[in-house]
Amino acid sequence: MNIMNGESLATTGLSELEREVIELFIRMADVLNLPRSVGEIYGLLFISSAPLCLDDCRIRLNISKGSTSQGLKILRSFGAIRTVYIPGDRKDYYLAETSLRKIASGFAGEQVRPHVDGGKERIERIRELLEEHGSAEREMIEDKIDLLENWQKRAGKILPLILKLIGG
Amino acid sequence: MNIMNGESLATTGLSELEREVIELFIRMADVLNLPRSVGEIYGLLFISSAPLCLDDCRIRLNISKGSTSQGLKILRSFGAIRTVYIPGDRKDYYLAETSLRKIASGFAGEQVRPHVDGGKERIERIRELLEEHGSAEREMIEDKIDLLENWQKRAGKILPLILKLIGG
DNA sequence: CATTTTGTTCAGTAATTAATGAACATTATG
DNA sequence: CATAATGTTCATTAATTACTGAACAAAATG
Repeated sequence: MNIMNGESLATTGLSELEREVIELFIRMADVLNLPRSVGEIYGLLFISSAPLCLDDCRIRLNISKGSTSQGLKILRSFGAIRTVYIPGDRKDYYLAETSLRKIASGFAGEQVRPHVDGGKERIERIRELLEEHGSAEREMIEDKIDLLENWQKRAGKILPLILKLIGG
Repeated sequence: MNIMNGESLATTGLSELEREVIELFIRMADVLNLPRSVGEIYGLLFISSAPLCLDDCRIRLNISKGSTSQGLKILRSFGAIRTVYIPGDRKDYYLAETSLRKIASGFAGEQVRPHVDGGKERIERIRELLEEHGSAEREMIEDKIDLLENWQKRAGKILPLILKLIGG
């Protein structure tokens, strides 16, 4: 186990290096609109040499069972972590996925694509509303909706390209 | 002005079409981690045929002066709106910028780049911490930090490419 | 089949984030 | 220069979001 180094109880068990790495991922989580705890868990798994189970994460990060369970679920949902089976142990163990391509495409599919698709539906709805509109402003509005649709389509096409750029 | 159509007072002044467009931008704001009111204001300006002033936005969206002022400030900060001077009027009027290239590059520069740069600094700090580390785990950790740095650098290079893809 | 281990769910609470509006600047107007 | 118009700031409040922990599966163990 870890050698204690005279730090406060709250951070016991995490080296300064670990804390720094975890904080990096907390910031990333923030940018990606994910809960802080998700960043913490991923960070811990990322820097860990061995796979960790739910209780390892919970104890070392000092967060609740519920948050840990939820966080692992989210990370699994877009493939940022992998489950490792350890023979003779009932617990699930986790390892951070380190292929940026895999993580990014999982994230795109689970957390981004739904929004893009939702936007598409909404634009269709807006087009319908446009039917019931006086012709004075109508043409001008139609141009704006065209523009919106254009953005929408570009977003849909660029997303896969970004993944290509990331992935190799 | 707008023809009233027997709706609740709270939404008076916004046609269903306007409300739908605004809601689209509220969702976008959410994805981009911007306050809802920022999405509302941009949406209103986007669909408006004429430039609007602070009070126009405030009244039509039924939000406070403070939020409106703040929202316009944020939108100006990354070039999502432009100021229009109307002769003989002391008020500032605003128009939505409709060049996706301009908005995206403004957003990247103001809201994304700082995070990427912050990450770079943190990785440097982590490298320093690595110096004071036992050699048992050290090599393994070093590999991970290399990986992190690699991600970091890729992010920095991909960002401009994305803007190229968007911009044309 | 009772008990233990492991993990999930979710109602309640805490923490965070955004919105409000009054006080304050700043500039124009008469 | 007093008053009005316009916009900003920021302490307070409201709304949202994340976290907690106890209750609840589900499955393994003895």
